Amino acid sequence: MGRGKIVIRRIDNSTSRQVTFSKRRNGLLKKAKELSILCDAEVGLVVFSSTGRLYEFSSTNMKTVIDRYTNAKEELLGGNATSEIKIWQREAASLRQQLHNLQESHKQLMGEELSGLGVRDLQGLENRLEISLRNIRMRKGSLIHQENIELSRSLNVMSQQKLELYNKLQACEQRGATDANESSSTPYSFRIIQNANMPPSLELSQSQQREGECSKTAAPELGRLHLP
Amino acid sequence: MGRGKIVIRRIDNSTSRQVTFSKRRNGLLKKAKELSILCDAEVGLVVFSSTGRLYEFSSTNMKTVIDRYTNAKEELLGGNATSEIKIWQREAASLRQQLHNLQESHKQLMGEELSGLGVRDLQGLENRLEISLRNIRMRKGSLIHQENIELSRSLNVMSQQKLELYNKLQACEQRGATDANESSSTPYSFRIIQNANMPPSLELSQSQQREGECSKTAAPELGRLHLP
DNA sequence: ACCTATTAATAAAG
DNA sequence: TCTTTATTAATAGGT
Repeated sequence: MGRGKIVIRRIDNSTSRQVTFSKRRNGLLKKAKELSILCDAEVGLVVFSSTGRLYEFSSTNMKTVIDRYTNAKEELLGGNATSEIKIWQREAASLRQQLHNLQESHKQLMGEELSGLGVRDLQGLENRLEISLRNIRMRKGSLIHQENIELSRSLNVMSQQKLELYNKLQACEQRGATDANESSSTPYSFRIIQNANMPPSLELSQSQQREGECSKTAAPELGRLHLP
Repeated sequence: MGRGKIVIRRIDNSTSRQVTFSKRRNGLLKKAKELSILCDAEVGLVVFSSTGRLYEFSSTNMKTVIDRYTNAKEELLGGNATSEIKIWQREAASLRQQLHNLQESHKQLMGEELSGLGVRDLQGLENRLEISLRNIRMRKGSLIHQENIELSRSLNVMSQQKLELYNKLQACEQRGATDANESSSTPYSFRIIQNANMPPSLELSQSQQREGECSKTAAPELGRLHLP
């Protein structure tokens, strides 16, 4: 079908081969397409040129065709890889399901999406949240208590250091001036030390185990103590 | 290239389609082979007939061709079996991570695993739970209210039916005995009707929008109303 | 399957 | 690479 007959063997002339490849490749792709349409067939065609370029046609999807091919030939092709993929797909599906369930439960705990729950369910939810709130308030209370203790310790140390500085200052002043005259703030530091030993915020330790209508007002006030 | 021109669309006549398939399939396979020989190309061709039969040609080896194809695609699309496994593994890992995060959050909402949270976190948690509790109690309240309304309607209907039965009984007794003696329970049903019109449980409708320290004791009592 | 008129593909050249 | 054109190859429709 050309100006002359040809024999089917490798074309030696590189240019000629390239040209023929281009023409026949297009013809082949076209005919593959026509076959799939005319006869309702599933066709997959892959062509690598001698230079390594890839050309392809598939009536549906190349992956589908290859899968069907490898399935049809229960040979030693991609069988184990396929099953491994399936294992991971199942794993992912399972995880997605768990995640979905937990998200639903989470929304309910957050008081959203309550439609669909009966009174009994709601009561259960309420009880769980109350227990949870109790725990959280206990934890918060003891945290604040702990912080108060540490703050008062620091305060104590500071007062001690201040007292020492004050004493040194006294000695220094006595050395500097022969005049033995007390000037300013002896009682100050003593008062601070007393406060640090038993700060008023420590009284929380008695009320920390309880929760109730008072905590909503009490907690933020105590909480402020740990911030500065 | 036949006795007449044809348009490329599915051949309706089944026999004709089958014949054409047979001819064109052979032609396609032949041309695929010629291309591979003439132009030194690597060709893979897979054809499934509409009846599911497989026909194939490959210049070297179909597995080789498919491997080369999937390798070539891997760099572009990542559709290779190996990389597909990796994609699923990543997907699973991501899901696992999300699940883990949500589980942690869930535990915190449930008041477990609170160590590691600061006072500020705890306060946020507490606030969210309080909002949640408020929603749940509102929802529960309106549910119970709804049920009470329906129950009282039923009660109302029942009382009506009972009253009618009682009246019929009266008429019957009067017909049966000439003696005009009232015997038993005239006031009974009247009392029940009064109760049914405005049952005491309907008083909940005023308190349903509020939540507070009273709901813990009030709710279960009202909740029991919907069970029988 | 085979036949053959007709169309489609394409080799060679520009 | 794209077009043209002469020629061969493929095949539609009938047997």
